[in-house]
Amino acid sequence: MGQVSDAKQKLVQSALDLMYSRSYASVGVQELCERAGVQKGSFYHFFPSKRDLTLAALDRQRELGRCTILEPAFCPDRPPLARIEAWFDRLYDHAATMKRKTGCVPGCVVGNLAVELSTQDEVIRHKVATLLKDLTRLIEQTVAEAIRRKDLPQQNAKVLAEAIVAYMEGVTLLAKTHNDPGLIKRLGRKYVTQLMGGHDGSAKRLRSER
Amino acid sequence: MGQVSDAKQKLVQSALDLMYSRSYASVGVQELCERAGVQKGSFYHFFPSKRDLTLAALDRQRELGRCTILEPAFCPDRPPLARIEAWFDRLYDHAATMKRKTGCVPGCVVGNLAVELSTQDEVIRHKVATLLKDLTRLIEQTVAEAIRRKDLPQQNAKVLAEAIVAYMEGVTLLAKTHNDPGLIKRLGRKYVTQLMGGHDGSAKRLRSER
DNA sequence: CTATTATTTGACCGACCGGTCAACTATATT
DNA sequence: AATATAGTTGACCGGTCGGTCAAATAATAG
Repeated sequence: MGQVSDAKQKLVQSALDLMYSRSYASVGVQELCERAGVQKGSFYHFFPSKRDLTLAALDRQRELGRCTILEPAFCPDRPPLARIEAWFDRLYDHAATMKRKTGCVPGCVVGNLAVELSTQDEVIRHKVATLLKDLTRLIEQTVAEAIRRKDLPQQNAKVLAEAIVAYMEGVTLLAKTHNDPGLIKRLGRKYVTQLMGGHDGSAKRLRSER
Repeated sequence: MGQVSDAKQKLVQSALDLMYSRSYASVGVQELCERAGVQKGSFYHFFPSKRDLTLAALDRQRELGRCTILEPAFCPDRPPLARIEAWFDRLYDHAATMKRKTGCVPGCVVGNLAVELSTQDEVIRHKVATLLKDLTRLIEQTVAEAIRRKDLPQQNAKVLAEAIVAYMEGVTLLAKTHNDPGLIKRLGRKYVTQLMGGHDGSAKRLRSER
């Protein structure tokens, strides 16, 4: 009973779009409402605060990231190291697309909010940390599989996974700073392999992937 | 002639402190003035805008970073690879100190502003990009020296230097996100060596450094 | 048709935003 | 002592901030 509405989803999507292309603080509740085609009162009917909308937007981003980046790249019929390289390839494609569409490389939604809010909002910091931990677990499993297959030397998969996530966030940050998607291409594939202590992946890919 | 004043430096230092521990947008001109013990009119006597104060704060940060982190770590009587490890050690010390003093790991001043403002303020983005390029050049020289000494395999020093800077920014971002300086210790030394394609540094350090 | 519930509306709140300005004070030069 | 200059003061500007609220409206259940 009562009316039904898609205002909630529209607000979440607006928040994701606007905060991704600018920042948390630079997007006001009013602008959020305008973009969603919703009145302010409706905003506060669905969300107790701007922070809570942001948390919902982070949930939405997890879905989106899984569908558009992670699942295609980490498809199990690719060998594990190729998955990680495919992941960086997707990140490059995404950055290049955003630059073409908006003129800017927006970086990583999660990393952006982490940097802007970690020292100011413990709830958002915790959520962001959790998302990054989930990602780290995925990388860890992939790396562990590569070690089992002896594609990588024996080592601590968990710490290596953290290092890979750190590297990915750092590369993304630099690409944003220089507004240059090409940086991801230049730094992605090659050095992530080196980071893992692997040999150059290209020769290996020739026999095991192609 | 006329009065003399240290208000300018006090404003720069306040900006550095406040924006570093929170964010650009969360610090208002009013708060900046209060912390510096200065009236608003004086602010705009010295700086045409908040953005210009931020640019001055970035210049100040370059000095500070050079004195407290870079020069001690990149001291030329250390072998080149040890310099890079010493750099990460200093970054860990700094993060741990900040956490003890403020309760938060604040990340990297330059990286923070890069993430928050790159898509919004082209002038600040350009300044930040320049600072990171200067840092990359320092790393490049160090890496090139290591390659000459055959401490590292032959490779493109410039791209490797970019990868190292990216990795450092990523590690710093993760440490901030998890509010855990230990992450820098865990990920710093070991994986930066691996990133460079070097052997484990500890044995080498035993003969060439100690 | 009525009651119930979900949603929408838009005016309103005090606080703060970045920035302006004209008057005033302190110092140094002549 | 007169003048020029550098710095200081604090009130003031229009606009936006996140958030509140009471009343109106729309849809469903009985």
